[in-house]
Amino acid sequence: MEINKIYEPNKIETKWYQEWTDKGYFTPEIDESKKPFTVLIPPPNVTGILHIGHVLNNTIQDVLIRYKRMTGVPTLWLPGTDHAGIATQNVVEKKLQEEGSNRHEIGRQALVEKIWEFKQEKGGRIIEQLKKLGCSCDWTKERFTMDQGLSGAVKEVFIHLYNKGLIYRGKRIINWCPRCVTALANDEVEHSDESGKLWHIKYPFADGTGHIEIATTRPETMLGDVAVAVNPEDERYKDLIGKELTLPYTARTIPLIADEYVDKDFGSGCVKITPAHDPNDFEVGLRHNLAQILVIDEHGVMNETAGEDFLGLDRYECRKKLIKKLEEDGLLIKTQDHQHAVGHCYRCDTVIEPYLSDQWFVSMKELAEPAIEVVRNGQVKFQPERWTKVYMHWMENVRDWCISRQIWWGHRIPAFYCDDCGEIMVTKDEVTECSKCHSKNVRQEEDVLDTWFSSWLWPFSTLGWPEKTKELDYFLPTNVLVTGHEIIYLWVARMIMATLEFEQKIPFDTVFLHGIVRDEIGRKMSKSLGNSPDPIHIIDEVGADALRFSIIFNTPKGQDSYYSDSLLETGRNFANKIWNAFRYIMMNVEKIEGLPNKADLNLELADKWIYSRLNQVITEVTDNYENLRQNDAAQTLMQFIWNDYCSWYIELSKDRIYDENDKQGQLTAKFVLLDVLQQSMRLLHPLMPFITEEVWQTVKEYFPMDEAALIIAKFPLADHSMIDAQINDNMSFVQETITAIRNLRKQVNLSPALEIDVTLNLADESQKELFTAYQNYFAKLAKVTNMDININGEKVAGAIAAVVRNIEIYLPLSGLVDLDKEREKLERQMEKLENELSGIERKLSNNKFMQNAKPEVVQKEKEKFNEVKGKLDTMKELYHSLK
RNA sequence: GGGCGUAUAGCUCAGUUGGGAGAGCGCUUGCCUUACAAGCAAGUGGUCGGGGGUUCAAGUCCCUCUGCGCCCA
Repeated sequence: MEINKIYEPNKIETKWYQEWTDKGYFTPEIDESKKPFTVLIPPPNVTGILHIGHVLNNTIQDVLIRYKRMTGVPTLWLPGTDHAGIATQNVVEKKLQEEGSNRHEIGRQALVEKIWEFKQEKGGRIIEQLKKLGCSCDWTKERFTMDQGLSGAVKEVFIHLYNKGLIYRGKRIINWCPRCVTALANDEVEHSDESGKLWHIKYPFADGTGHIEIATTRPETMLGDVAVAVNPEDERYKDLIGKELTLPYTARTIPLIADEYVDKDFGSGCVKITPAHDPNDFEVGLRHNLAQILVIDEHGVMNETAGEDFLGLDRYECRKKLIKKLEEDGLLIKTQDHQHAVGHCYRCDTVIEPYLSDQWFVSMKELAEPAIEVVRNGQVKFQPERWTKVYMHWMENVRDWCISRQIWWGHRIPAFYCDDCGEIMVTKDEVTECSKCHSKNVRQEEDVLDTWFSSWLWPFSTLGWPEKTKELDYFLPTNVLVTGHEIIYLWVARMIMATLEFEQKIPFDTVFLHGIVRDEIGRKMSKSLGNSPDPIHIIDEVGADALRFSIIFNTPKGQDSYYSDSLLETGRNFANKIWNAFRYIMMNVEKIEGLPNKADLNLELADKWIYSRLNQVITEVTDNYENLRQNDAAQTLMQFIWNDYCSWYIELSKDRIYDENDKQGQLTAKFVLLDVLQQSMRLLHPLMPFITEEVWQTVKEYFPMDEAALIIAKFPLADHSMIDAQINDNMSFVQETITAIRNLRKQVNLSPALEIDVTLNLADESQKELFTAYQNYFAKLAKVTNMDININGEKVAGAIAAVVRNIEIYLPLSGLVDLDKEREKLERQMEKLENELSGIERKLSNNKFMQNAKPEVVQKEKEKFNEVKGKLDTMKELYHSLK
């Protein structure tokens, strides 16, 4: 067998992904006798490209899916993409702009066609990238939020909720992005604290009797002021309420009104009221029946109402100009620095503008109630658990959801207006005639729906709803939703509401929220910072397995992950280690004819130990995979394969593998090497699917197994009868002793190749049996030619010594020993032991400890006392013998 | 302003009913030992953020202070 000396991930990865796809391993069979396991992919933007955050999100899902598939349940990972309304339209509009055109010039239909073209062209890219990462999604079921089925579901849902009175249209203050020229939902706005200014401005009374002082962070909105409000309890202004003020730079006068909303202690205690440009002012305006005057248009530019002086100015230009004018006119009293939260568009980071407009809303309270209940009663669980509170808090204070967007790419709202009688018709089909007045003068709503309005249906729309499909029946509720905590509100909560409303089922039983991937100094990955690596480039360099392993290994459950290129070395080096162990085994195993039956094996200490450890690891890793502690699984497996299997077991197997005189020993070593390797590959497969498949398939040629491929092979079940504490203890005794001898060698800088003799002073007969039987382990791993084994023997003069448990180890080196150094070392070790011992003594002489502590704890302390005391006594003797 | 979270080795983090402080990386030293220098071997490194309390016993439970992060208004 020719195994490549260098591990080349790319060839292997392409080959196996093709094989898995060809064999249809990603597609589950519906088997009514088995409960399936299903994961819904958080649909990425159809025209997006893979970033490192996707890598984390999808690797976690794939690990989970591959693990479950190997446990034998029908496993479905349902993939798809969303149409990302604003983001996608932005990209195409930008291209139009470069061509010197714009959407209004070419019109709605042409723009939508262009976006579809763009989607056809770039749409498959992220899916191809997920495949490179190794994602085992059932691609035969791939969906898109704007495909026919899902579009139908969206209409169906809209009509249902409208008829139920849960969708309504109204004039409200909403968050408006002047750059995207559309409304945004509350949770699409990101707040950040910024240092701004608080300008104090004079508003003169119309009757010339002086002025009052208002304070504002946004002077440009003063042109739309309709009142100034004070707190009714405020003694300073009580008598002035009802008086008229002259609003500077307008022809209008505005009243001084009283409203509870005003905070007496903020600024001057007077608040300018601009109902069309501030959500709080909007509420005040409603209470006082005030006009709503828009002075800023949808692009953030001052409109005609703002007055000739300001018409056409950008909102910030206008602010500058106003401040200058106020200053010149003596109306600016003072300017203060002021920290305040400013909302930004989550797509483009433009400062959002509160904006008065007609929008469609979903009334959320009624939908939220059952969704709160299923989390409260544990039907839906969040992991880590702390997110439950975040969810509850939001749901209990849920506000209506603004679902209309003033863009063209998306699901157009199925509402029709009659321009003659004003009737609104909400219906699936095209309307050409008013149902009330029979006018032909009808038109469809221009707005489209928020992309999340299609995503919130994902758990059932992807399975064929509203049709009653067998998939819907079988796979819903799904099981684990893996996503980032930044979309708990945007997506997770809404899916729970929608699925309960339309299918009377929970969408999934577990929500696993992972952190975000940051760069090495803790910044979020972003295009503008240029700190976002290209995962595909990484995969080309080191392989998908290395990337997957590295990122999982470094991401504790639910925590943020810190990415750096050096982090990749973990996975890359581990893959290389596996490859080389594999290569070594294959090189030797092929020379050995035959494979024994398990019953005929001649197992010795190392064999029993590696099986004992393997079964401990199976238990641990199973638990880790089940509880979404994938980083712990990665760590446990790396430790086992690298340290236990490679550094100890393989090393110890070498002598036996080469020993032609002991056929049975040779065959036993061959069997165990292959068996532990193939089981390890099963355990590691979810994390590193490609290299494990490659290794496993090759092992299979020498170690027959039933399954056709590792991806569908059985995940190992722990055999607890093979976990043997005595074997583990004997082995680690031998290991500790070997390490101590290596340490002695190192102390005097013996060359690694130099053969040595050692003397062991043991405490009892059973130890002698153990060390005598496994002298060859010392020969192999510590280059010990002769081992002089005594029980309670004499101290050896002119040697350096070490103590392991209750035995003494001597490396004779007459003349070469630096006695001072040796004494110093012993002093250090003795001091440590003395500290430890006095701690134990304190406990044992404490009556309260003896009375209150559990008997087994007391017993353990006593044993520890004897052990440490014995070791310390031995050291003291050694120390004195050096004098 | 309200809420949530977090503080353990130089860095990133484990530490699951309270009972002998761990991993990976880094660092030091020696090795091209026939699978692997992307490696092997031996080491170094911590008043578990400060203070107080409960307990025979606290990294772990409670209170408080400080720092940092996130969400919401």
